[in-house]
Amino acid sequence: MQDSEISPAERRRLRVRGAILDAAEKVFAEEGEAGLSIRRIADEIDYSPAAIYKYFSSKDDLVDVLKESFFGRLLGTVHEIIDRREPFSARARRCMAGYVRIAIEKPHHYVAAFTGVRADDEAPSDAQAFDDTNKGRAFSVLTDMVSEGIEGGHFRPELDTVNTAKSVWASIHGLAMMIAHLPDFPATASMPGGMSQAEFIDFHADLIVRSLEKQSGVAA
Amino acid sequence: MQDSEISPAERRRLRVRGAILDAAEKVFAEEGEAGLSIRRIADEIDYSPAAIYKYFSSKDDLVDVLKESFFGRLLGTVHEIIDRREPFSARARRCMAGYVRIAIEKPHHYVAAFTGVRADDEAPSDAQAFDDTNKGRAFSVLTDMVSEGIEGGHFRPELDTVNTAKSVWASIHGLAMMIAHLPDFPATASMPGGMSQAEFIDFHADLIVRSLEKQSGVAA
Amino acid sequence: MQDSEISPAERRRLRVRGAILDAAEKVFAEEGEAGLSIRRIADEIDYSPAAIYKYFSSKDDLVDVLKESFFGRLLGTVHEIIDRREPFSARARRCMAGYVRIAIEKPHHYVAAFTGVRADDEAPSDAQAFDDTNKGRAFSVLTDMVSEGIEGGHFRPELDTVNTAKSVWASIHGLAMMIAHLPDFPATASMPGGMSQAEFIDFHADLIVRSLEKQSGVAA
Amino acid sequence: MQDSEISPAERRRLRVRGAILDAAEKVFAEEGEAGLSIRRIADEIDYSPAAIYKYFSSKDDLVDVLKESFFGRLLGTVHEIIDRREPFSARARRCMAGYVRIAIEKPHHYVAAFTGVRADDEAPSDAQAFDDTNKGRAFSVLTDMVSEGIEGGHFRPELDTVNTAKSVWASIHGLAMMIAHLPDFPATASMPGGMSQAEFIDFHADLIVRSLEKQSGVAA
DNA sequence: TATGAATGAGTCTTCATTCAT
DNA sequence: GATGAATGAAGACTCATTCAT
Repeated sequence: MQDSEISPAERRRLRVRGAILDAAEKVFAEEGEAGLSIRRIADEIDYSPAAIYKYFSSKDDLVDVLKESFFGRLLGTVHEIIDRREPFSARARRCMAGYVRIAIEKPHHYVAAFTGVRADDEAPSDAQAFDDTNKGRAFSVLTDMVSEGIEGGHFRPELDTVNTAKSVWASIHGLAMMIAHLPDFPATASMPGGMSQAEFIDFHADLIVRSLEKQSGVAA
Repeated sequence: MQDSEISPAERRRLRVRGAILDAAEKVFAEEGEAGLSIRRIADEIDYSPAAIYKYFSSKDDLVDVLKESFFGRLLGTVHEIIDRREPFSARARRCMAGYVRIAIEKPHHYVAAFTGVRADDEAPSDAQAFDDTNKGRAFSVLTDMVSEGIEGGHFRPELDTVNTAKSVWASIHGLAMMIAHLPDFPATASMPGGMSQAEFIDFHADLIVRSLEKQSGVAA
Repeated sequence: MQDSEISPAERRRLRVRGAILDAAEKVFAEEGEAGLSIRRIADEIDYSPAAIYKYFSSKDDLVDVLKESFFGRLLGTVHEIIDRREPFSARARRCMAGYVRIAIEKPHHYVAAFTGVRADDEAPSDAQAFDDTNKGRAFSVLTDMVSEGIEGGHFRPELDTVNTAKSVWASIHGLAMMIAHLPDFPATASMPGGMSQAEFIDFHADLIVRSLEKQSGVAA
Repeated sequence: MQDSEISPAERRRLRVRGAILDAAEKVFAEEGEAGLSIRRIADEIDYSPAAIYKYFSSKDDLVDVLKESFFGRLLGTVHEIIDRREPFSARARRCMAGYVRIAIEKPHHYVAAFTGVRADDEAPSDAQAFDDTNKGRAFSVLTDMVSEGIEGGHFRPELDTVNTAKSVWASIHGLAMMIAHLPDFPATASMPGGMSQAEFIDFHADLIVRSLEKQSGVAA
């Protein structure tokens, strides 16, 4: 474990790279896909657009890295929750809440990561390929959770794993989109008593899990 | 009162207009928001870009029409279902199924209609203004349904109307996005036993409604 | 002199042609060079743009005819005045007033006739060619008048004919331009006592002639 | 305080900027308002159209600068003359000559500055607003001169200040137009004895002033 | 005869990208 | 390593013009 494998020059390089990515993320978050231009990113860190090309081979490259890092965060967050091995019901809710939180904290980023910005990916054609994808990995977390829920008797036994996972995913995805594109949707302030962001997150996480649970009559 | 009130010329015009809209929809579906350009649309129907302007005064105009027609279809479908005044539980499921069907039949159109494409709308600032919007009208159907469900004792009484409606909306929205952007998601064929489109729709509609219902232990 | 040489069909054709020219003139007068488009002209007479091409081979053709007709009017007006053979002083002033009137009544047209709109003319290179030009003919009227004035002892003998004529022309030309492009220049209403259009015309005609006349101490 | 405060880079930038402006002026001169396009300007200096936008934010911006610089030159020249406070008669002639010289040296520029090119300005509605305009300032010089001439007994007392100034302006304007658009007008060489440019200028300046002066029988 | 349909060239403008310095 | 200069491709849009009907 030699730290000196990373030369100071390399360190600097990585620092700048990170700064560029942060700037890109900020711009993207603030202005959405349409506003994500090399110039805007460069302005954000007081660099010239040309400089960015020392760190990324193209805009597409930069965006790919951005997505990759986003998925890293998403998967990291979610796995950390899962690994705590709490009782299933709480774990499932916390896991959903993890997804939801990330989705609504960086809605543009979330949407971008799963969606276009680049018409990349070229849709991996077989299931195996999909599983090795970031999207696939993020999806696996959901299918695993659904499987476990069904097998453990928490979720309704007649549920189809894959489609159920899709539904869960769709709910989260939809929240992100909604928030990303409809800032004041029907204004939050209109809620009775108001709702903190944490409450908002838990509320939606709970709804998602509930749609899968056996009808116990005792819930929540 | 003859149908021939519409001259052949007019008919042709409408046909071309329709073709342009279809092309626009297709382009949007294939290439996303970023790829929706007049030139691409024109190429799609082997026209010159200039020709488009004989049918639409601007790109914005075209997009508006696209959205408007979509909302017409959506609201028409949904209201027709609601107006049948079936028992609540069935009605709620059928209504959800209506939304879901439209969402997955024309997922890109659905996403486009609710999303950017144009940074128009400028988010109507007050609630009243929002209600007079197409988005608002589509949302109202959901809030009304949630209200009725709660008041009728079908849905959990502690639910907050607006946020619950948001959640419902998000689920539908997310399905559309998922299908729109992840064509081969985990391929449908991989589902155990397979599932027809109708089953798929009902499955998701059911999940949505279930997340709101009282835990009766009797349902479905 | 057979009237029947002009068939009814031909007559109609000429009538429409005239209507198009009138429309073009109106459009040009109202909107200037920038606004003179085939579509605008066609709209003015409720025709389709395509129809115009039955009467004129191109926009340039139309504009040429427009200029031609303008020069016809200008030269007609001016010659009519000249031919009355009044005493020189009055005749010179009336002649100038004729130019000025036409210049300020249709300033855009005037400017267009002498100027661009089309980068045509290709500047006839020798003097003879110029004289056979409409511009040349209009200019000749001025040189003739200056010559006569000098020879008759009305204008200062040291004046150079051609350059003097240029100056006269420039004054008229400038008035047209000023009016064409500076609608409310320094607002007319600011004049002491106001000034009718006729007075305005005479005022300027008088100034022009005065600049050429011998200093008699008796003038006007 | 060194001249080298302007870096070589900056110098180059200014040089290119100047080249663009010169090109624009040339294009305008050769092809008139209608032909003044970014592409043409770029072609003139063998640049790509996009390059122009590194130096000017828009075509309007470029044109504004063109006008502004022209007015700077015009007003500078004229004020310098006026401030010398020579006896009125000489001063008036020299001032007119100043106008005329600028008008005929860069006739297209002159015409452009006072004319459309851009339908901007929106004709400032009241007199005060007009006075704060470049056009207004240039016009004020003339009204002031006319006023002084009348009050000082040099010009005919019955003259209306504003309209007289208009006439003067028109004469100058017309000269510029004439030269700008009729290159070979009646070729200068055809003048008896010929006339240098300086003589040409003085000749016209003299004509202008004479049209305003009292008929003294002594003048010139 | 008149027109609706369609187009190609051209308008201004933006943006990712390269390259010499 | 960073940048200013420059560009080519593309974007929305306009307009004179042709052609089949």
